[in-house]
Amino acid sequence: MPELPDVEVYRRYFDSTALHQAIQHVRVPGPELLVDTTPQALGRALHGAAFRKTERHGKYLLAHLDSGKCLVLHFGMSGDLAYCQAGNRTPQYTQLEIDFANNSRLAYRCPRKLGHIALADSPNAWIRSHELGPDALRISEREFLRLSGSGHGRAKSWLMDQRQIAGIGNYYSDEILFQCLIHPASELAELNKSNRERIFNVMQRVLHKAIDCNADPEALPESYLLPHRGKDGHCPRCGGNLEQMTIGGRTAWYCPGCQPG
DNA sequence: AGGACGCCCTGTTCGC
DNA sequence: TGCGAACAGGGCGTCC
Repeated sequence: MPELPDVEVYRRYFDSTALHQAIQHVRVPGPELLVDTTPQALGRALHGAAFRKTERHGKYLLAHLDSGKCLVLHFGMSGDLAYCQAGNRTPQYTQLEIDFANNSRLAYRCPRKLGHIALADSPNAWIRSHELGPDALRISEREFLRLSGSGHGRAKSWLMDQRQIAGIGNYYSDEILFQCLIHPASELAELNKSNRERIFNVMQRVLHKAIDCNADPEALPESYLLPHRGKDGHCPRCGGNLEQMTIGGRTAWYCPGCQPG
């Protein structure tokens, strides 16, 4: 589920559970998720250290160790975090388990194994090496207008391109374009400045609202698209049937009446 | 150069 | 009801 709002919720969860505790042991049941590191190297980097603070860039969670390095977590299409008190069983699909001195544990779960675990020298080093654009919640309106003004491709694809702006995925791109009344297949180059200003403002509002709702689409207001997204879904604005189409290899849902092409 | 596509993996849902 | 097929909120490499 992990788009920006989900990862922000995970980040806050990480902060409330896993900071400032001595790491006693690291287990890597899913070594195939490691990027440019090994279970041994990860163990060496984490053992005896503690997490000092976290940041999020787009869909990546970066946890600073007191050694200066960062643990990087990406959740693919299905990952999450679970903090387990001493005595509780480690949950299913755990790919990385970090044991703390008080016997509690942080489990990174990723059933579909499409996520990544890495070590980075710094957030900036990671962002650079992955060519990530600015975070969708920290980009200024001015910068957004500049980037989108020279972008190409279809509006949905552009919003989902992590090299342009980082954090928007398939679900929230649908929501943003729905609230902007812009068809997901619109060519970005054909959107004028006021369209793009609208996208910026709606993007901020939607992402903040989603975080407030714990990144649970069903908890979003009735007037949002996401609670209705899917087969047999109806537009909360006009009541018409929602339609789907494939854009950039992903399923876009939209209202043909409210988002004319 | 940029966009479309296949693929990675596995749990869940769909449709015959 | 039961089965295989298709699909799922991501990202990368390859191909045109």
